Amino acid sequence: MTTMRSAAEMPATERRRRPRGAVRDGLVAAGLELARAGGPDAVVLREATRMVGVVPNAAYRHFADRDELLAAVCSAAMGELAGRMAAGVARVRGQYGDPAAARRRLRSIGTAYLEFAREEPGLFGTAFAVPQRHAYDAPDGGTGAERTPLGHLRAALDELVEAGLLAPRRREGLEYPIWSAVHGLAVLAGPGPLRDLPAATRDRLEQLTLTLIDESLA
Amino acid sequence: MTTMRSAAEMPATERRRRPRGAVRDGLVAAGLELARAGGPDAVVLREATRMVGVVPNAAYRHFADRDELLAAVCSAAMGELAGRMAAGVARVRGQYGDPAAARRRLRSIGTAYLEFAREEPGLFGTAFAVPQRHAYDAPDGGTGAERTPLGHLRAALDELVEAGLLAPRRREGLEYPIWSAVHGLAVLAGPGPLRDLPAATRDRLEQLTLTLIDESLA
DNA sequence: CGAGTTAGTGGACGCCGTCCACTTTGTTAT
DNA sequence: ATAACAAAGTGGACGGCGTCCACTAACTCG
Repeated sequence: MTTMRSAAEMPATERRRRPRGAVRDGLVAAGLELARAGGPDAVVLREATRMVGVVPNAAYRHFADRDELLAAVCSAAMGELAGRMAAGVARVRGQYGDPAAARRRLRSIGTAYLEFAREEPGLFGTAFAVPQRHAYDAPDGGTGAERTPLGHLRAALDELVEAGLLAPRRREGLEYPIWSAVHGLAVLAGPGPLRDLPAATRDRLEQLTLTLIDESLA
Repeated sequence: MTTMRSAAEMPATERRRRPRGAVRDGLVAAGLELARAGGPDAVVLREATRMVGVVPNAAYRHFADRDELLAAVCSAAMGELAGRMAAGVARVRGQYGDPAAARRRLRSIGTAYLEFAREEPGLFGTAFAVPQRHAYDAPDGGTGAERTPLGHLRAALDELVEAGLLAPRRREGLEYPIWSAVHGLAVLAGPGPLRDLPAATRDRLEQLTLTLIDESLA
């Protein structure tokens, strides 16, 4: 890395103001990289400002405090997770409503979730580390079919009902236990007490969990 | 609270050494209270030493660093969880091997787990926040029937096999998906995105999850 | 062009974890 | 008993963190 001059010692010309929102976006991007590498605790305000090339206090023009920055980073991390899920489900062939395809779509959602937790543990942990105060609005209260983990899961379950594989009676509230099972495994096998299970064992566990979910539909 | 004099300004007679292991135990106890009130991040070394009435550096006679203290606190928190589970299962009447009692015991384990997460969110979060480096040995590798969450769960499942309610074929590895489902719900509804669900809704969710687990035995 | 808003700077404060050198206390061998 | 030694605790410092306050430079708009 080239010697990073602090913003303070730049000549006045370079010390000028950045374009609209550039600093804010840069801080979130920097925070996201810090989160990727070290989880939510690694999102340290001063380091983010250093990466953007600005003095620590500049951050306070865009965020009330460190937690507000962290909340923005968490939201971005959650977005990455949702994107992975969308990509995973889009990769499944088969028309909407086709029973076999519907089941594969549900499974691919779980797979994407677990994969993300495995491959991006820092981001995964950050996505769920939203600070108490600044819970970003509309966690899931919106209209529907949103770009959120729960939204994707709901869509998949609705398709299963449509396909006749899941009785409407059973459908109600089923997203939560399913989400719980997948999320719990991701957490226990990630930073949790099951953290250093052999890779093969963990893979079998993931398959077992997904299969159990599949069986719970009947 | 009485005015807490710092250890430094105590007269020489009171500044004497504490009995064997008293400081260490005190630090863990203090850390446990901090964790109870604010989760793992609230376990701050200097504050713990203040509560014990000792200078910050004294902690380094007993722990290599803050993480080692935290690890001890995490272990204690996990012990409290295990204790709750033991108490819960002990409260269930019915002889070992009796089918109805066996099912009630499994459910009581899940109930105790969720109850602990709800009533002691700080300790629950701390129990699973063991720092990477100092993973306390033998997470579950011991002989069996240990005073650990997984140990209790395994015992309950074994009893279900004994009672003929769970086919041995299905028994293998089943503890992990079950643990995942309960743990996931505890996390999502605790500090997670489902954090401010109405209490009644969350209760129904807990029951739904436990019932689904019960049904998955067949 | 001049007033007002906005973005960024400079410097300080208190708290944190941690390091090093030092003193006091308790133990153990002579 | 006493001298030597290890263990426990103290004192003071350092750098990093989040945050506050006052100030200045830059853009905007009438």
